[in-house]
Amino acid sequence: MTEVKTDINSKHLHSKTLKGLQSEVQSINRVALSVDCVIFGFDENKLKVLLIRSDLKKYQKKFSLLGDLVKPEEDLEASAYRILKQRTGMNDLYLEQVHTFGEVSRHPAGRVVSVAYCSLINVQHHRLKTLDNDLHWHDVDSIKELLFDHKKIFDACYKWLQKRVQEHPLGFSLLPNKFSLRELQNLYEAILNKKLDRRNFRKKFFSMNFLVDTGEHEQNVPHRPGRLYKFDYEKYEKNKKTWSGIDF
Amino acid sequence: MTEVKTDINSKHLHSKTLKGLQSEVQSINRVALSVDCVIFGFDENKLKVLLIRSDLKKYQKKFSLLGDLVKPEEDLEASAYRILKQRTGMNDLYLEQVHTFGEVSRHPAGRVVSVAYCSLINVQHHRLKTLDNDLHWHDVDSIKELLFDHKKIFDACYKWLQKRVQEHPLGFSLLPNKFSLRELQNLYEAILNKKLDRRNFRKKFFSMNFLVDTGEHEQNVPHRPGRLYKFDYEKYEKNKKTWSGIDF
DNA sequence: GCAAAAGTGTTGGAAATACACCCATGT
DNA sequence: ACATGGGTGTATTTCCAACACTTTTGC
Repeated sequence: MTEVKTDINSKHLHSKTLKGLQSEVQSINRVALSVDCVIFGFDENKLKVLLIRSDLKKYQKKFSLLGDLVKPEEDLEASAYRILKQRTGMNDLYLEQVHTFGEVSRHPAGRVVSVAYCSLINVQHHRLKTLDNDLHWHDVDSIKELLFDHKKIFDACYKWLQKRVQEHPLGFSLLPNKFSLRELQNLYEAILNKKLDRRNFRKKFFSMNFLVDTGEHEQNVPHRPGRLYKFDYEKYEKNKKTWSGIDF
Repeated sequence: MTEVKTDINSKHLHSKTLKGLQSEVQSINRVALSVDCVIFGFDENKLKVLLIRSDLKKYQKKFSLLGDLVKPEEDLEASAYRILKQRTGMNDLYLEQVHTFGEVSRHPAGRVVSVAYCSLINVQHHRLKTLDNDLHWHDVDSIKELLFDHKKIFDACYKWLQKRVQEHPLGFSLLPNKFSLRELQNLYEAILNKKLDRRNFRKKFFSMNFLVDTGEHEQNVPHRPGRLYKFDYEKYEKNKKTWSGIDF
């Protein structure tokens, strides 16, 4: 049995007068808050991540994630969408919050707490002016070192993606609207970084019943063209199972 | 193909001079950052959450999560541990970050972005002076309304717990060191809010091979006493499977 | 001896895995 | 014709779900 020692002098955030709270909120008790986006793409059968070369002289050799400070009057998520829009010109990206990184010393310019968002982008719909603004796609397995703690943030998002893609159909956001099953399998193999059995993979996805056969086929492939499918989100929502099981 | 429009005037967080960045980080571009903890306990076969009655006059009828502002020189996670320590007197709690809530209007005192942490506590090891400081355990299914957006935060953490407890052995943090399988099952039933088959439940946990029979039995129960087990984290680490499967 | 929960096995169905052959197309 | 990947089926195994009776203890 542990003795409970409540620090009498410490007042609780929600246990003060509103006025007192306001002054605290407006006081020095504040930090800079940023959003960093890990933007994944899929191209040439490789999983890619979008990085920018830092302009900071001191760090000029390093690449960094796309981020910016959250504006005082801006919802957190809006901030993430703004960054995506600025960098990709697209509004309708898949975006999800992953984790917040708040070590005191993570940023050399002072206390900056960063909320990491993961985004998935269809590189076909989006041709970056990569040369214009020092944006580049990098193979995920080539990422060795990034600015500040961005490698840690990237790692967290990559792990998150690997897990999430197995329990929720995110992957389609990385593919063209119409895709062959081979492309879909290549995508999963690239994300999970392992080979999958083709027949079992097909069985699995067909049994989930949200792939719609467009009737079209691949073009200009040096082999038998595969059928092209679309992902039907409505069908997914209807059929999705409420998973439950203990699985350590 | 979407046209990429990069806002030329918007500079990237990591694409400025260090000096410029520093002034921005120290400027008005800052927000108050808080941590709110959702502390779960398990008692009398019910899943409980620890809440405090708000002292704010205006909100006096409402309960709230335990939270506080993050101090400028304090790591984010340290902040969460500090709150737990203050409220429970305990250091060795299970604690994990869940989500960050950053809507502009979520807090009436101004812009406060809150990072939600979920914590699991063994109520046997910790007898709160509940009357002293307006702390109370509440049945999770009795939570209707909380201060500000705390209900939303609570819901997110509860869902997180339901999911997480099925893929990682967190549950043991809520139980005494020695527990019967009945207690363990009651815990899972309380968290998942559904009945489980006793024989399959036992089979499942025994097959995972991290329960150690202490040789002891329950005391003072009005029926045949059950065996008491301990959770062996080492064994878990050794035997845990690297789960992989596509499961939508 | 009765109430209450502990403890234990088997079976059928579903899902995952492993595996090999023919087909359609471009060159 | 051949190289390349598309497309398909089956047998095996593993995992999950459903289900009922005997045992031990306190009262």
